[in-house]
Amino acid sequence: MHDAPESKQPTPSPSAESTAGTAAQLEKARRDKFDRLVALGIDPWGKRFGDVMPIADVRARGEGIDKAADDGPTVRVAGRIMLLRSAGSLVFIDLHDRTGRLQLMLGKKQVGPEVWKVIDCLDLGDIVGVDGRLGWSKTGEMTVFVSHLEFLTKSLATPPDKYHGLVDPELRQRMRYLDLIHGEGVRDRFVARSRIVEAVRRVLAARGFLEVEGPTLQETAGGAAARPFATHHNALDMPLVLRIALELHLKRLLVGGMERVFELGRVYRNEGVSTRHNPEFTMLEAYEAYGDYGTMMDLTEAIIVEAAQVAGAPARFEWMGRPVDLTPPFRRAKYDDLIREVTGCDPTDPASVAAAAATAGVETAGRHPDVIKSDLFEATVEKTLDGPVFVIDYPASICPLTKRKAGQPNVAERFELYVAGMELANAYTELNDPDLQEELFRTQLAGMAAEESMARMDTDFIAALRHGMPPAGGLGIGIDRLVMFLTAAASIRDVILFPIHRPRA
RNA sequence: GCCCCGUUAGCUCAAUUGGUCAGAGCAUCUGACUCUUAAUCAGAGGGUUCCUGGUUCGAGUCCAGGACGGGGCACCA
Repeated sequence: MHDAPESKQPTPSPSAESTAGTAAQLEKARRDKFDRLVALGIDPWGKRFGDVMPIADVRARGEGIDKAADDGPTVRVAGRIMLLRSAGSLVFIDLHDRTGRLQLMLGKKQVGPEVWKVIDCLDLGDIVGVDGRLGWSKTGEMTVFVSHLEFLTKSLATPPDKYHGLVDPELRQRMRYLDLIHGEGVRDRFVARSRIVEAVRRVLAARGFLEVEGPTLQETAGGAAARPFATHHNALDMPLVLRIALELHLKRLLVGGMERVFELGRVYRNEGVSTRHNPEFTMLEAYEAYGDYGTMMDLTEAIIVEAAQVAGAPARFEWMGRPVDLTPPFRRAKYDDLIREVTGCDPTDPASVAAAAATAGVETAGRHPDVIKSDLFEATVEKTLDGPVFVIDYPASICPLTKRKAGQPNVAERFELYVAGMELANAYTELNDPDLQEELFRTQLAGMAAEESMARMDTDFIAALRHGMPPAGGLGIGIDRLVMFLTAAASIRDVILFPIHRPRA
């Protein structure tokens, strides 16, 4: 075969519906190449292409090859065409796979006229596989000198700017697949998320915890103070809500003798969207019989240290402009002590707390003293916590699922872990007294709306407690926030692959 | 829910006090090139300036309303 037909390619006439530029016209150029591939007897959607080597492995081999050598090993790689430079009858391609980037060189003489016709049909974004000799170009770039090319998939849509990629945050989130291809560090961050989740499971499994799955459709959304999403089951004709926490069903399993359980799953809260909140997010909850909030602190440290390691986060770094030191043990500070330090009031004296709250602009009229104290804490102390720091021993009345400290009925054995002013984990010694639990479910704190309280009656849960739940420690970690923290992400939308959006206009 | 900001070609961005300002780069098309590196060089085409209305001789630009997004606040133990 010679190349004569190429010179007979008709020049598009200017009179034909305007030649190029709009999205439709850009796609037409690609569809024309698609048709040419079909005419050459090639399937533009490709097929199985076996024995592909990851580019990272190929690069490692290439490092050992002499720059002047022309007898390097034959390798096979596949991936997406990210850059394409044509110098007449010599074409350079930057090929990307999940492990890295590698340059290909294709010469007209070297590949022969059959393959050359295919190369003429390549666009940015196409997916190809090649065989070739691994070596170095004259300018010192590691290169596969292609001897055979297998066309694997045509890209019909125009990719984003090859240098800037996708910048518009709306497009980046709605078209996450493009963001993953073109965004700086985007894929790395989601790989880190997977590694972190693996690490969490590994730490728990090593300690004998069983992973279980509770119901996401529930009659009563308990275990947290949040508004649920409501739905309906048609066949049973019953209202249902999506879970807002994992807690109450995992504790039923403690009653059932599953002494160490955890669940890593999605929960749903019908509330505002922000850089730290998405309506659906991933929660870890773990429960350990015969433990307490102290054992949960050890477990929390173990999980976070392991997760930081696999995420490649150093022990000391800065997040959101604040210093963080992950060297265990993490600092422990009592709730009341922090309030005293930061506000100067006497945390044991409701009048003193109320005065400090008023100064901080916190609403006090007609509200329970512990609710005022809690709001004061959030308004003043929270933002000062660089962390990581375990804030321990909370006011009992705002902790309806928590065991009270022995001899101190007003103090709950609870901690929250703060980093850079953000709550990362929450744990307590679990309340296992069914009578007290029932009473707390019935008690509504003054100044707290029913939907804001986590004290929501669950009679089936009370019935379970009556059969005896062993003393236990329980832990909850917001996985999305943990990933944000360990990958230095400023927004929760950066660590959720497909965050919520309004429908496009 | 409230406040501030943004939206211009497929992508990334310009456009002076309202006046040939509908512009560039990438991408696309045509041509040249067997060692390029965001390849380069020469040429060509590509627009509902988010939508609706208003002010004006004249609106990408000013005003009102709306859509979507970003940030902040509220909400979220």
